[in-house]
Amino acid sequence: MTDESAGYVTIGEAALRSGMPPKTIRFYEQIGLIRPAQRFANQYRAYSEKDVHTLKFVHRARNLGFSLKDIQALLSLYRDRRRASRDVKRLALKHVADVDRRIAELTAIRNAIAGLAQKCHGDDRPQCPILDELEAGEH
Amino acid sequence: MTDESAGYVTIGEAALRSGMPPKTIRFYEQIGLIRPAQRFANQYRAYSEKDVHTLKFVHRARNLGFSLKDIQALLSLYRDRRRASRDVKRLALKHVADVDRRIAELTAIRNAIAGLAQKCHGDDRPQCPILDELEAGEH
DNA sequence: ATAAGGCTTCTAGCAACTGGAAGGTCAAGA
DNA sequence: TCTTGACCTTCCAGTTGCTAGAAGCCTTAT
Repeated sequence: MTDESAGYVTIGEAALRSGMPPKTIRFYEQIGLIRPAQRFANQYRAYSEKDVHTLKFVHRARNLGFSLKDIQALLSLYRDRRRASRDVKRLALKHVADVDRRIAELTAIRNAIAGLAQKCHGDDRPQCPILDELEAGEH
Repeated sequence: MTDESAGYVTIGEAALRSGMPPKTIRFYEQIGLIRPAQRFANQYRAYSEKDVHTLKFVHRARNLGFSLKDIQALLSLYRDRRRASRDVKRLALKHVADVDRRIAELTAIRNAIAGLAQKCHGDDRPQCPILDELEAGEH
């Protein structure tokens, strides 16, 4: 694996440095989220510092819950020196709104179930307000 | 569609009454979540009042965010007259814990992005703290 | 020489549906 | 009577974001 194009690393190394498993990196390449990696003489994928940087970028964006579609948009903004920060901000705020909506949904669910669970004795007997509610549905 | 076995309805009617689309009902049957429906003479699926009741049960459980696997468990508890309410409650509380975890994750994400977005001017210029953060990753 | 480890490709599977194609069935209208 | 439209049937494919496994090549160490 000693190649004259020094500074390039294999997918395993790129995985370690970016925080994503090799399988995920190949997957991202396959679906066109990231560009096809260069190759060493033996056909192994070869990642430059810059490539690893991009992988980290993707990883962080994923950690922030952005969809792959959004990440594609973020990546092209990232690469575009003439971008308008307005576009990035719009994407981010849309994501915040999405997340807020999901949190609201989950919170409603959480309270509904917790409320029911509280009313349930949780003993040997079959009587159970949770099932009663699922059966009758008072909402 | 006049059948001697009165009281039975087609999948479309069952869908209307249960709140789930026909496709979803067929899907649930296919994966074994619900029992195969009876059939009319013409091979159309036939649902009794009780069947519709079960479909509603499933629908409500889904609305409360239970996974299909959990719903399978809930259904068998529902059908079991000798169940212990303890088992139902355990399932419900586990679900609450799951939802709480997801809410916490989403809240962290939400705050992170909202914080970044606030720092972003959102104008014509390319400079953008959101991209900077994704690039540099200070976490 | 061979074993271990990493790399390659390909396929298939997870959750939980949703959409579409190709065709059967039924009631009502021209 | 014929046809139209709205149902219903089955089966297959796509969605999102991976993850697991199989079969096989490359490299290094023993």
